[in-house]
Order: sequence, then structure tokens, then C-alpha cells
Amino acid sequence: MNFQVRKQKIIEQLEQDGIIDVKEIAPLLETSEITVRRDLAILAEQGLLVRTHGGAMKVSLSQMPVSFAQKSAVNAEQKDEICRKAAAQIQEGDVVFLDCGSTVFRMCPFIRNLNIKVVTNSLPIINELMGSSVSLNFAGGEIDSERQAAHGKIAVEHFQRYRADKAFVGIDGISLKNGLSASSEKEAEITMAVAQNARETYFLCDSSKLERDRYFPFAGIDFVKHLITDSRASEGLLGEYRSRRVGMIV
Amino acid sequence: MNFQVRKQKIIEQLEQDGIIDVKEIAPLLETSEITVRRDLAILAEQGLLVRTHGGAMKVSLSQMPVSFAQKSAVNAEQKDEICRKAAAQIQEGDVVFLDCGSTVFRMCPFIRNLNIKVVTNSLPIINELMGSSVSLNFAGGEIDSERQAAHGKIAVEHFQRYRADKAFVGIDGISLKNGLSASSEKEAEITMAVAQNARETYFLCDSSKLERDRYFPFAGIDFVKHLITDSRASEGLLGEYRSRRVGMIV
DNA sequence: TTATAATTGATTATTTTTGAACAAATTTAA
DNA sequence: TTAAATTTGTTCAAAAATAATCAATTATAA
Repeated sequence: MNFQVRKQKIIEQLEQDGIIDVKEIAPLLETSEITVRRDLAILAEQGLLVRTHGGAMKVSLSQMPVSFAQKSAVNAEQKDEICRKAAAQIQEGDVVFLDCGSTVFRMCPFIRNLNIKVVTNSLPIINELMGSSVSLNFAGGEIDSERQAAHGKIAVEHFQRYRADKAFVGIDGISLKNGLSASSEKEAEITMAVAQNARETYFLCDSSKLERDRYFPFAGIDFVKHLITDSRASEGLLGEYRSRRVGMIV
Repeated sequence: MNFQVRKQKIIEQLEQDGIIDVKEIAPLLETSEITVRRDLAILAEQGLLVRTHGGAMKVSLSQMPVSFAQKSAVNAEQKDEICRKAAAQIQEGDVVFLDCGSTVFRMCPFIRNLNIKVVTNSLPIINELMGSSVSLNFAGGEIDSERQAAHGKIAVEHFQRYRADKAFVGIDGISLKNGLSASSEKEAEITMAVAQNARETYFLCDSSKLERDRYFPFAGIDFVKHLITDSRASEGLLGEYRSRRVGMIV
């Protein structure tokens, strides 16, 4: 039995049971355990399954409960650097919009002792700032359980009812050519509502996302007045952005 | 059974019951208690649960301020009895308003597998039902950190935008003479908004609160069409309520 | 055919996971 | 409050799984 056939059978079994065991499947494939392991390593590399100690499991099962906390831990150091700078822009008494991105979420520890008013559509932010000195206002509407945030018409209208001194928005992609882009229309919708009803909008974006486009472009680069990024961004790039009148805070 | 599978089962159980016990779950996972503890430690590290002495609990439960958790535990048995009956009134496909009381909160386990739409101003309810089969809609507005809920004009207007099949409202006090009464105006305001925009409103009230008045009366007894209470309520009292055309569900 | 490359299996060393024992800490009961 | 019981952290050893290395087999191409 060659690799292709074994691959077939492994995937098949995985679809059926969700998990497989090296010891169990080796005789079924008429091969040794070490070969099975090698097969699994290859399939894991291709993203077709997730290795476990002693076997493998379906991708969907392994990723099921990815907590917000974990997502927010990706590139944690850069994000903290950005968030410290973002928080420094806020003054006591400000009314602040915060969007629902994982970067913005990390601003919480830096602002929880300020006497400000926060309007947000992010449940993790509300939970995090509950009981702090920040006065909270949640933008209601349909809840997206994946992003743990409200979205849609109602949420947009909620932001439009208020005027904020400052808004802080995480962005998925930005480039000189195509401006701002998002991974979903819903995100873009909220971003625009937030930005248009704040006196100053600060876009947060770690350096890895500079000059990267997402599938849904929704605003030109001229729309961006303040961009906060981390110190890993190249000097040349920063200069180019500045020449387009983007205020860079690095 | 390897770690990945155990992790699955632990999270599953946690979603279902809210808490788990090391002693109870160890045999279910076909492993020793020490291994379960190690698993829990890892999952706690990842923020997927919160460790307790002897087991673990859902993050959402632990984040509740003491006041709410304690309140929700007072008269727990009666409240569960009431909530089971309340949940039995709900049908698949219903749009349901839930208010922010600690009694109503306890309905969550009984409805999390229903295909319904829930509109609420309670953060604990949102956190509890997140990821369930219930479609969620949060009534936004100013957040009251003590009650962990939105209140005020915006929240009221939010409820007014929708029409629900059923509303479930906890009440602090009710009496034949003075009707419904609340401990605060804000609560009464939300209660009225919810009740007036639902086809049927069910008032939840454990028997200890019958014939007890609070400082702010806000609606006559005629306003109450359905009252759900526990079996400790005296027969005579129930009869009196029924004679005032209050539909009693005991 | 012969040389080369790819695949497989066996062996051994290393890593990971698990369970047991016991002291320390925490909770519960008196 | 103190004493008893429970739970936990820590250390160590056993077991299981894996990676690494090398030899054997099979397939491929000149």
C-alpha cells in the first residue's frame, strides 16, 4: 500500500471518527507505526489534520474553542507597544470609541484607571473594563459570536448617535495604493461608522499589516489622519506614509 | 484517551453544566485525578476556564461580580423550579426578551439548545449563551456595572424597536394592592419597555416576594397576565391572584 | 543492466505523558 | 477558633510516543 492510498484511508477514517490512533491504524494500513507517523507528519504539514500525541485529529475539532484571549496574544509584544502609545493619546474626560479588534482589546489595561467614557461594540472590552473607573456604553445589536461583538445596522446607528473625542480602530490591512481594507464587510461598516463620528480617529495596525491588502477595500489612504504602529516598521515606509499626510505615531 | 480528546470533553461538559469536578470527570475521561488537574491547569492557562478548588468553572461565571453570583445563588432551588417552567413556555423559533434579573439569568441552561432569538440587556446572559444555538441581540446603552446590564433611554428604545413573542421579567415585589414594584426606577423603566413590546409577558417571582412591596410601584396588578412562581406559595394566595385574572403558573 | 533516488523498517536515544507518593496549602466541620 | 479532611504542588519513576540514524528494500531512469 503506497502513500497515496494510505493518505486516502487516513482522511477517510478521520472524517468518520474525528480522531485516529497510530497503533490502531498501522495494521489497517498494513504498515509500521513509524511510517504512519511519517504520513501524519506530512498531512499535518499540509493542514489536513492536527497531530496529537499518539495519533491525530480533525482540524475543526482542534480549533473549536479558540478564545479571544488567545487571539489577542498573537504578536502580543508589538500590540502592547501600540496600545501604550494609543492610550497616551487619551485625556481624562474624553469620550472614546473602541472597536472590537483584538489589538484594541489590549488597550484595556492601559486605560482602566482613567476617568473617561468608552463606547464600544466589543463584549471582551466591556467584560474587561467592568468595575473599573471607566464609564461604559455598549453598542447593541445582533451579536456575532465569533468576534464576540455587536454588528449590523443597529450597532452602526448606535455609534452614530454619539460624538466621540477620539476613536481607536484596529485594521486588518492598509496600503498606500488601496488604502484601508477589511476581511469582512461587517467590520468595514463598523469601522466607518466609528471613524465618521469621532473628532479624531486613530488606526491601530502592527507593522506586519502595513502594505497588506484584504479582500474588501473600503476607504482611501487620505481617510487616515493618524496611524499607530510598532517600531519594527521600516523607516522608508514610514516616510512614504508621512508624505501622504498620514500622521504616523511609532 | 489523549489530551486533545480530554480537552474536548472537558470544554463540552463545562459548556453544559458551567462547572466540573475533578473527582467526577476523571473516570469519564478514563484517567487519574492528577492528570485531570494538569489538564485543567493547562486550559486555565489558556484562559478557557477558571480553576476552582476541586474542579473548574466557566470563565463567564467567574467574571460575574460577587453581588450577581451571590444573588443568583439565593433561593437557587426555587429559582430553578421557576426557570424550568418559564423555559417550557418557549417554542422553537420564538423571539424572546429577557431582562437582567438574577432569576431570569438562571433560565440560560434551560434554553441554550433552543433555536430561538434572544434580545436582552443582561451581560451575564449574553456571556452565558455565547456559542450556544441561541441567536443573540444585545440592547445597548449605558452599562450599569452593579447590575451588569444596559439601562437608560437607549436600552429602552432598543427594546421598542423589536416585537417579541414572549418576554420574561424578574420582579422584586408584587402585591394585590399595589401591583408591581421595583427597587429602582431604572429597573421599572426596562421592565415596562420589555413588557409593552412583547405579545406575552411572563413575570418571574419566587414565592418569598409575593405580597411584598418595594419602594417604586410602577404598574397595577391588572397589568400582569402571567405570573410564574414556585410551589411554596400558599394555595390561598394563589387563589386570590387567580380571582384577579392573573394567570398563575406554579 | 546498473546507478540513483525514494520509501520503508529497525534500533536507539530523547521527549512527552502519566501515575504514585508525600508535604504543603486550602477548605470544611466541629 | 482549632482539628480533620480534602485538594494541590512537587518530585520522581515508569510508560508511551517520537525523532534520529542507518540499513534494507523498492522504484526509477539512464
